[in-house]
Amino acid sequence: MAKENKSKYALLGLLNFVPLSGYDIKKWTDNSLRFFWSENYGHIYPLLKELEKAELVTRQKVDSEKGPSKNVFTITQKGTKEFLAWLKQNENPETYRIEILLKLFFSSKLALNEIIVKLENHIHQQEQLLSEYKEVENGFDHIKDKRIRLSAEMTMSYGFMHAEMNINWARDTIAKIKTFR
Amino acid sequence: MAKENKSKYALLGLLNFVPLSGYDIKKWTDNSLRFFWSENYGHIYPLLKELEKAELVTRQKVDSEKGPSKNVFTITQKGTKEFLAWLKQNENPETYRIEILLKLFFSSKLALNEIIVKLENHIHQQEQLLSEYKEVENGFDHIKDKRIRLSAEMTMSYGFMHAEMNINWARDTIAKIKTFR
DNA sequence: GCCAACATGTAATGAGTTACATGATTAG
DNA sequence: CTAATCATGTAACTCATTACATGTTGGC
Repeated sequence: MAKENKSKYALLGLLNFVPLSGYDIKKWTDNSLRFFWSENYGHIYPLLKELEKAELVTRQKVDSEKGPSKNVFTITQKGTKEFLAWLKQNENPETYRIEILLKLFFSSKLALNEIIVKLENHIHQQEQLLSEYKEVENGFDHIKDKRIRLSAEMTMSYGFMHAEMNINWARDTIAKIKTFR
Repeated sequence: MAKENKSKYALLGLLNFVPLSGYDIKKWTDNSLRFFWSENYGHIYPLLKELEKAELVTRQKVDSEKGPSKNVFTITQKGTKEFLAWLKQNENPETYRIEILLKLFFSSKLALNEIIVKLENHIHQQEQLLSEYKEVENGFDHIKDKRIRLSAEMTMSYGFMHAEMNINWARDTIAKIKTFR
């Protein structure tokens, strides 16, 4: 068997908040979930079709306030049940695949200053993320429901800590390289 | 086009240190690279075949000191060239898919103490990793070459900082939940 | 003799990305 | 009228995991 489809639960989880179209789902993952999750159309639309077939969601054609009409998907009882079962399950440990670390592991073939450039680049990317995250954070102010806000804050703080950790690590590493002889 | 095969560079990078069999490569990723990279046989063997066909590596049948004979792969000039080109390239930002965060984002459907259990579990997993990492670290003591040791240390420190950050985040989050009303 | 570790591989399946193709609607 | 955004989808492709299948060698 191949690995389990987690995208499925990402979609069901979002639909469990509110009915959405494929386009809306992409918006959510690009905004609120960007700290820790991503999806693309090429995965979303076929998956919605599957979920519909499995009777985990239903489709309604709805006129949009803005732009063309859309296919809005609503989670079914069966879908909710499957989503909640996943939610309660234990997580398996993640396997990591971090390209910059793979390169650094092999970096004895690079000049020290080439490595430093890579690390500076990494710092820049993470700072960029940090400022993007701050914008998403502002959006969270509008969340009225305290429990939902708590959920958003928990994941958001991970995003910040992760980016900060990356920056600290890169700075420490640059310092270590500069004292290398 | 689909995403680029980074496993290819992981294998070439290892073979650029020393000729290895598929089995050996798995050993390496399970040990020294486990901080940030993983591979499995179902990927390694077909990939080695491809690399051979593309003339990036060559195969030699070699008698093993222990156990049956093995297919040892050696990187070619062409392979080294391609590996170094990748090494010098800029990295694209990673996209993250962190299951526990996906669950926490949807966790308003869970009881607070269920979330705490999840976080405690996460802490436990990360502490487990930390102690496994320490064993790998001991193995690094044998590395004579100072530059190679530096490379190993840089990636190792990421592993430690990453696990520690996760633990800190989970602890902070538990504290936050406990004061929630 | 048997188990653990060594060693290699395929098959089945599904995950996930990118590029392409198409068209509707609205604001300027 | 035209550009931006809204909206949906397919095709082609590669990545990646798990399960399965097979056989060797050495130590106890």
